[in-house]
Amino acid sequence: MNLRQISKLFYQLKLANQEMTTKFEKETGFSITRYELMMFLKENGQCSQTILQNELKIDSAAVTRHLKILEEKNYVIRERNKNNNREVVVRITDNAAKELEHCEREFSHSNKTIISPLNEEEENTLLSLLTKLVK
Amino acid sequence: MNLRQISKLFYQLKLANQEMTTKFEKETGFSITRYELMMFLKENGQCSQTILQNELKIDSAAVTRHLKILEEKNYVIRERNKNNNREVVVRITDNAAKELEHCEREFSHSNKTIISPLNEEEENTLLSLLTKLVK
DNA sequence: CGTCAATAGTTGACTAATCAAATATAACTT
DNA sequence: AAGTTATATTTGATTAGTCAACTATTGACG
Repeated sequence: MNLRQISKLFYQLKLANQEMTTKFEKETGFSITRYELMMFLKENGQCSQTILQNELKIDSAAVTRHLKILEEKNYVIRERNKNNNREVVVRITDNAAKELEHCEREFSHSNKTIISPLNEEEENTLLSLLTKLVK
Repeated sequence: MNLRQISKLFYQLKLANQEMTTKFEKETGFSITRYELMMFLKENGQCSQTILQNELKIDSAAVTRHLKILEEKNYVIRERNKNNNREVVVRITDNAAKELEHCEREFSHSNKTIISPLNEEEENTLLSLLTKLVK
């Protein structure tokens, strides 16, 4: 592929990302990043911000800001680690866990073609190509 | 796919987009959006901002701001349309056209696996899946 | 045991997008 | 010809990310 074709591919990637991100937030009420963050806490229990940063592959500043918002909405609780006061230990609230479960149930009954027009096989192909791309 | 799987897919899309966008700018010196914008002008000649907005599928406010920056760098020229003073007619400068061509030549000699580890077939599959996704 | 380096998180400045409101011009309607 | 509506662009506020500079705490070592 020449540069022009690469730029079209990457631009399409940008458009797809924008659209899917918006759709996801409209559908669930959570931004994709905050959804991933909370699901990680729900599935793996409490952890430090550094672990979240590595897991989500975003800047530590972004983590701080997301957590500030989630804390204000009572979706997470943050406490300094007694054994290492530099560290903040983050955990999800029951309230948030319930809301996430509600979201998943809702979605399982909804028409899935609204959020993605791809079939499962295509979605899997897409995921593996995207994964290879960032590797 | 359940919501959790969808969120992982979309999050991977976000990560891929961030990484490719950054790589593209490092490689070429142009942001992907401004590159697309200038290439459109180069390939299609002058046009109004509304046309650019539809072509790039971004907000008109974003178009205005990109053009302001490109104008300051002497990459585009903007003039009000004499026959319809609401409209701004935008065209690319010779200088910009030359720089874009230089970029393309550079890229054609470079190691393409740096910017994308996918082979051509995978790139084409990816493009068609992304296109279907935003359709 | 005191300094110096490393780690963890926060804050500020910047970018690129969105939406909504404002402005300017043109076109339509009576 | 005046008033209203539609079109084109701009500006301001907000969001989510980056990087760089700062603060606080811990650990290491001479």
